Amino acid sequence: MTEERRRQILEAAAGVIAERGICDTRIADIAEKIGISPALILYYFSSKDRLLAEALAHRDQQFFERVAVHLDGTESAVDRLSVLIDASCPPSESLDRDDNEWQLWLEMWSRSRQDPELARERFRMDEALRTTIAEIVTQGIEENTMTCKDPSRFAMILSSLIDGLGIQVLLQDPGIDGEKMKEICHSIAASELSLATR
Amino acid sequence: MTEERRRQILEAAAGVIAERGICDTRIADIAEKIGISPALILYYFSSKDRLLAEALAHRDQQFFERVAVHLDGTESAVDRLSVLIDASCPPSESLDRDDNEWQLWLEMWSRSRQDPELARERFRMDEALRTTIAEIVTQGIEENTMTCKDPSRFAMILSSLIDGLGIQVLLQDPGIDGEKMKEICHSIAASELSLATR
DNA sequence: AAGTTGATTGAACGGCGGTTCAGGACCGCG
DNA sequence: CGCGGTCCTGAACCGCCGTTCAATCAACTT
Repeated sequence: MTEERRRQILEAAAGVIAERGICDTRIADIAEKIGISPALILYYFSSKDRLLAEALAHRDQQFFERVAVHLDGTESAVDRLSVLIDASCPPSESLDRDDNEWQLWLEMWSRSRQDPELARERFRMDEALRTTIAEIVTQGIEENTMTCKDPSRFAMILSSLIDGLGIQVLLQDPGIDGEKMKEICHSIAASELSLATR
Repeated sequence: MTEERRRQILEAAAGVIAERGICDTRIADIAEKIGISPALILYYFSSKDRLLAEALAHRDQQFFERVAVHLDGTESAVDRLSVLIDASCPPSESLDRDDNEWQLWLEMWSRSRQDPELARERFRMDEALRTTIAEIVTQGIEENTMTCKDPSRFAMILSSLIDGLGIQVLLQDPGIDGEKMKEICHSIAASELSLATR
């Protein structure tokens, strides 16, 4: 099935990007990873650039769906926020795995200045996450479990904190790891939203 | 003078990286920017990779020296922290200027995974900034103008917040700009360190 | 069996760009 | 003036890699 092969190529491309970075990603690498000829990749994607852009977007999409699944099974605003934070922090085991989205995000950030299409995709995803956070906080205010003057401002703070800490974790800063990152995010959320500390 | 020419090349290289990104940076571009032959660049630097790594480190160094200068003229811990925050946030006018360090940091983050030398340099600079923050907080505790259980933890939070917000500002997220970024950083610092709001 | 269509490949093309090299220009010095 | 050293260049080399293309294969019609 042709759609399945496209997906397979996108996965392989995302993997190679995560391992080598966009600059050093060659079509031949992607092809080799799934045991096909480089020419076949150009049969499914019009150019290398398009493929890479689609691969990044694809991983973004997967991340967002994963978060959505976790959120669907959770009711209270406090728990939903907690789940969202945990899902956003890179677990220590995944750092060198090629399905770790964080590697791709670094690439996306540095590429999106030259590639308007990537810039749009990045903004779309970022905004989606912030909107989700803001909605959770709004829900929490209604439930009287959170206080916040400006949910969208809090969303900006939390998502940026996640980005910044995630960089340190991914780049293996000895001062922080996935667990400590979660703990920091929870504690900032607690103090900014006046949550009761468990 | 040969040292001056090296500096000139490093500046030009940093500029081109900021404009085009590392992937699209060609030796010919750097050469053209200062009106010399591409071969001359290889006369001063052993290879393209080395040059780019040195260029990134060079800009990092400049940033840190700039911060140090600002700090030198400031006495109280509260003011020093304020100065450090302001110096770290990208001013709106500088976003597209090729002397804006933020562009280079995005590149540095994505490259340092493949280049151990870059990784070391990145860590060195990051740690230096965090140490500076922690020292300021320790000073503030002694001056009785700040309270903080764990200065190095606060340093991690603030520097990560700066990184995360800086990304949004640089990539021109409509929800935030340099001024708002400063305001957020100041307010988080104030609440985490129990500063009196001015 | 012959024909049609889609998937796949090996091989070749072509350009780009880092690197090399042989030499030229300029300068100070004996 | 000639010599050596430093700075600099144009041109050529060379390998890499995205892309193209003609040909093959497999599967499914008719």
